[in-house]
Amino acid sequence: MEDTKPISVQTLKRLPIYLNYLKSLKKDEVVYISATSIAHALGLNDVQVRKDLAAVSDKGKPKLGYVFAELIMDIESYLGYDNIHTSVLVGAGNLGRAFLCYHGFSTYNLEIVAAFDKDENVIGSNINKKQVLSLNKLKNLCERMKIKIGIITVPESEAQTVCDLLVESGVLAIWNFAPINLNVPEEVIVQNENIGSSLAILSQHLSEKLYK
Amino acid sequence: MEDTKPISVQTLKRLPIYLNYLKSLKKDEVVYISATSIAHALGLNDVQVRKDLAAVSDKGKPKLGYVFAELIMDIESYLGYDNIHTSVLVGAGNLGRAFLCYHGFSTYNLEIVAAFDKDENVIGSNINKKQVLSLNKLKNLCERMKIKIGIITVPESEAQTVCDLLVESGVLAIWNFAPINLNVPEEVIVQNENIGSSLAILSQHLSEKLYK
DNA sequence: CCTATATCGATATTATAATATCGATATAGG
DNA sequence: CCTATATCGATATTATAATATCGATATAGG
Repeated sequence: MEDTKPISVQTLKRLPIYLNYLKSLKKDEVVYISATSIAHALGLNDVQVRKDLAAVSDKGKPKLGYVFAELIMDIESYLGYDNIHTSVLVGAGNLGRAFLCYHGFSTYNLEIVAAFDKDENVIGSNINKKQVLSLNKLKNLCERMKIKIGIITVPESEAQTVCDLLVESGVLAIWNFAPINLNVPEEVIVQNENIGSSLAILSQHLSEKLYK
Repeated sequence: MEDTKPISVQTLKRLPIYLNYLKSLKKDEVVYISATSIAHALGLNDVQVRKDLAAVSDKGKPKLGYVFAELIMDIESYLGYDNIHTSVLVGAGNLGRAFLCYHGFSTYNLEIVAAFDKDENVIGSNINKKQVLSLNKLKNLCERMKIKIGIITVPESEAQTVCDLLVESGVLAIWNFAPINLNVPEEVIVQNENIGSSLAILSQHLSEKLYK
């Protein structure tokens, strides 16, 4: 299933959702699972699900669907859950703390190796058994451990500086929670998590419901 | 600017990003701002930005662009930042705590009125001056205060139960951070925040960079 | 063994979003 | 005052994603 055809971003976003749903089923009771039933459970179109699954597996059988355990493995393998992704987190404030304490990352085999901050008061402390280090140790650690993922949970005003530092340290993928557009070299990807965008959708819906 | 033509979800998501960028500029120095310059700053296509802005304002002038202060007001007004949105948060764990302590919500005029949890140890405590209440007080408070937005930061296993309770309490918009598909009546909107989807994009990019 | 049917995979169609093009216009600069 | 130009808004085109359709096939059930 190596990418003969490039996979769409939308499909990529849905794969973890399918995986999560599959894992929520009792594995003893299910042998075969069809795209149709997944679609029904998640409120999606069945052709959409089938097409998405075709990106990771070609083992679907007419009338039956996919072998449950096999499908899980194929999705996990496609998403790279086979190998651990190590990352660093910069900004040990409230949000950063929440991430350091969040157990759910293990599902995705994402490991936060260490946290960094510039506040002398938190440097040297541990949060959920993870060390908070001074920012000036970032580059050395990333290079030594070949860290490729950086999580930015600092305030907007510091985000670009932190971003530059991460890029300089060899990080290739940045997960950005600061509400700002980061400038990065072409080879680095930035995934922005924007609270405002989500709220806009919610609030638009609300005003439709309430004032119309 | 009332919605004569329906606005696309993608446009809606970008509006807060434009707004945030505009607010980051020094207002004394800018009188006019063009779609072209916004597009350039954010790495977007200028026609896209212009079309997005056309949804909230028709005051653009050829050669000049938009009056800076006016544009900000028009976006804010469109996004409903004029009136405060009150909400409740359910699940005072790590992520819930981070939200309760997050100051950024005020930008969007989102106010978390109170938090709810079922853990006796946190009920009655305060987090960032916000009370943590027992779940059985949820319905009464939501009805009394006409709360329409609910934020779910409980574990996956409890999310549907909490969701049902929120819906029963009159909530119309649910911001869901549990990695699960929530079943809701048609009139309720759910905005899912899925960590796995974002990670999938990052990790896909990484493997392209590293192994090809 | 035969038939009905659920589902697959492939292809065709439709819907949605992004981008390109172009005439109109407001002003800056000579 | 005149001309060049940046930008607007509208429309046309292209790209991307979602959905519909259809033949093939595996099995369940008679």
